[in-house]
Amino acid sequence: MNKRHSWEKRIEQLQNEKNMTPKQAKILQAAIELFARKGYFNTSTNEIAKLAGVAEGTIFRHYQTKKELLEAILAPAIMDFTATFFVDQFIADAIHTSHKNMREFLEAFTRNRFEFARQNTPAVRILLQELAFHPDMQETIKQLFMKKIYPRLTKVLVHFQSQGELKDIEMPAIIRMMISPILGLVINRFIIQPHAEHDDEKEIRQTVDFIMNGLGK
Amino acid sequence: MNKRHSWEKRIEQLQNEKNMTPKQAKILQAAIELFARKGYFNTSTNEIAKLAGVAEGTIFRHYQTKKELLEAILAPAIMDFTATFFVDQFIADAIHTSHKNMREFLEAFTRNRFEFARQNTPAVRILLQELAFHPDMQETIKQLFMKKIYPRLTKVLVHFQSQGELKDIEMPAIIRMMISPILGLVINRFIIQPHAEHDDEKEIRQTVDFIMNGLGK
Amino acid sequence: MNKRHSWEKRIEQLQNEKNMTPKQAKILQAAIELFARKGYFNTSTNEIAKLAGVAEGTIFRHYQTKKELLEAILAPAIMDFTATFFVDQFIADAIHTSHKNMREFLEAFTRNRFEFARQNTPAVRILLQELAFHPDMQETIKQLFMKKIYPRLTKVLVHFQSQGELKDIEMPAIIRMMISPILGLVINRFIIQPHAEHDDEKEIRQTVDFIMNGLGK
Amino acid sequence: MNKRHSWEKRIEQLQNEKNMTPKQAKILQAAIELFARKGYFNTSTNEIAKLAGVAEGTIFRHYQTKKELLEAILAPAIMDFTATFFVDQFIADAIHTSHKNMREFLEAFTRNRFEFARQNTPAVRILLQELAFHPDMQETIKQLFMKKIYPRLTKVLVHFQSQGELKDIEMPAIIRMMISPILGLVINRFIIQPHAEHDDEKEIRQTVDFIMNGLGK
DNA sequence: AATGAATGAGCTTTCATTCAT
DNA sequence: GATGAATGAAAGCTCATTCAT
Repeated sequence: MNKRHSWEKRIEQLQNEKNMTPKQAKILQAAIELFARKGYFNTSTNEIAKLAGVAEGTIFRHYQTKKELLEAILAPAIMDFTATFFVDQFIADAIHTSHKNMREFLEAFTRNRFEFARQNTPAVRILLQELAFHPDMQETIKQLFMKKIYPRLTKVLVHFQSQGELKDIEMPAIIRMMISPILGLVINRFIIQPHAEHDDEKEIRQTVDFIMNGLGK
Repeated sequence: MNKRHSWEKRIEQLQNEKNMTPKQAKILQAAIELFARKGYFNTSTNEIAKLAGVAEGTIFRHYQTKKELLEAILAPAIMDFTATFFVDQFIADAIHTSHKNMREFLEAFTRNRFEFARQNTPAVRILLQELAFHPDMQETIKQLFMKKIYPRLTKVLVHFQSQGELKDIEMPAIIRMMISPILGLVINRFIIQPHAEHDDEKEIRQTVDFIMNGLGK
Repeated sequence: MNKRHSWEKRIEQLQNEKNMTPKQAKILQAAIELFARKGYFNTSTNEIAKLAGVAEGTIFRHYQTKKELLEAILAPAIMDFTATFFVDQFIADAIHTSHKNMREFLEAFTRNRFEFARQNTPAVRILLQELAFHPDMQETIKQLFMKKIYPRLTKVLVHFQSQGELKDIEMPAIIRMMISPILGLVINRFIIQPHAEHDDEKEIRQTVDFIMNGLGK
Repeated sequence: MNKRHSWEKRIEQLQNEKNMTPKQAKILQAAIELFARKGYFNTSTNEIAKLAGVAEGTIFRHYQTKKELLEAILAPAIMDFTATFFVDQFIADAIHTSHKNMREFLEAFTRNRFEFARQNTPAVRILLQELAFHPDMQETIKQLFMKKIYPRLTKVLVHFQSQGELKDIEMPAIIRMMISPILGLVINRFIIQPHAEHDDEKEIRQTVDFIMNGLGK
């Protein structure tokens, strides 16, 4: 409980970026905690207000609706997640330099997503939980994936196929099989068993090995 | 839309087993459809009554609470899921006969889970969606997994390790890496893209190959 | 207070026509009283529920929204008002028989509107008060007037102009000058000074004389 | 839209009289516009602040309550309206000189009220709309009418009765029948159809003729 | 004088559940 | 068994008003 999670730093950053009032920060923090713990529909604005130590009306001064509060929590995480695919070194390098092979790329990718999940655990949890119930969010995510992530990933993976490092299977299948174990790793680590002992290094290596053996030539 | 899904047969079975009245069956069917489409919290008993063509009071004659209605939907699916691990041929055979190897077991397992998902799509969808919000259900599932499924699975997999067919990694990691791609396959097929074209045979084979290459020696 | 107003009978009729539950009738009655006394926006559904002796939720079982409750009160009055222009004797007679002159028509018209106001006092009051704030209602009334009432009235008045009984002024001006004193009479009688002593017969006669002298040739 | 209404000059006057700050003037202007358009209860102080371009708190620095803001809008109009009956030439003349007859008085009176409505359209609109809902304002207006306007008007009209220019009917009936068409003219001109084409001269003359014929001997 | 964040009472509306018929 | 009117607690949200800056 008192252990300081790395995502708590992340939330502080968030608060500083947009210069919020202390009360607004409290509201955001309370909402994140409650949404993550009990879900969006199961959390009342009254509860959020109480946990944040503000009047209920204060919530609605800063966020017009409860839904907007949810979006204020998820939007930055989603944007961060997407941004990675543009600026991060590992993508650019994979294509433009030749000294990186498939394994190095996969490891960088896995570590990167792993750290993202560590730093955004509550948002990731909320996103996973709520995605099913908010068709507008589904559409947003779908668009994001199809337009930003899928093409970039494909570009890299096709490159490795041409290098003979990756099996000649249809891209959707490759991506699904590559992502599944990474998601399995991350979700188990941060969502299902966040309090269990984990040898992160070892688990990451095992997962990368598994995918490499499964998909490599 | 009018295509008869295989899980509709499943519901009929359910009615016969417990000899329900037609009204009760209608209620169950309506609840399954709405819970799957909009989630438990987003579905009102009023809506269920309307879709089922019964009075709202009738629902509470058969199910004491709304939660009980949810459980009445999920319980059979969960029991069926578990039952498989006891009675199904593939488990017993895997252990007691020697003519089956790791690949055959894995393929049988994958096909079995795949067909289960096909026949219980709405229940699976509801279970995945709601699990996060109902701690009591989480506990039930956890117990079930730890006491019934995990030990049986371990027994089989240890056997294959002893046969030299399976890498010598810790069991939790093996199970996670084995299950992740199967879940990825099934969720993509029945939840995320249920209406897309799928070559099920091919995708199952690819997935089994992937796991075999990844985990086999 | 204990004097039985004729509009109270009117409300009972209303309740019997659509067969309401007793509670619904109570709600309607309470809403009419409060809307008439304090206005729509100034009356809370909580107040209505209390005066009607029902739970607040009961209101919303019968009327989806507060606005719908307002419409349920006004719609019958508006329809009655319009209906008069189709079925009432005075219109048909004025045109089709020759024994009625302008004065007789005007007197019939005035008495008819006077009695309507007497029997629908609360609804008329509410309509006058709220019309300004509900653009949708404004549009409804405007349409009603332009399509149903104005043409009929014009037909009759043109007839009297051709008979030389009515000044040759533009129709809109005639209608405005004819209606103004009738409205003045009715509003003063039932809205502004409902509790003052009134010699209705005399006031109606004076008003008719006034209009006849003002508009007649 | 951009045409400069005569009541806008009136508002400027208002500002100079009471030497307001520019902010206060903006608030008043915004409140007048919104109250006239949407009604008092339908307009929030937040909206007023936004339209006025001030902080919400600023409104309450100048006006203790929202109600006080309404009164600040209506009071000057009401006072102006009443003042007319004291200082205006047409009243004094009508009584003290003999060269003015009933028709001249009525025409002066009608034109005077017509111009008042033109110059105070928004305030008149607000007054008409809100009068029904504010018993205190009703009382004020009633007192004003009974003590200031009614006696003066009676004095003049009795004078014309004694001159044989006006029918011998009870004063309340005369006043009602005289005022109704003037109100009808004014309300139609400035409230109901402010954007329609109007031949003001003609309509005023028609109305005066109508009343003269109706009430004159 | 001016701000605008904060308040909390009160609003309309929803909904699982009860119960007389 | 079945009904559906009725309930009342709780939900999301609004808004006039206050107050520290």
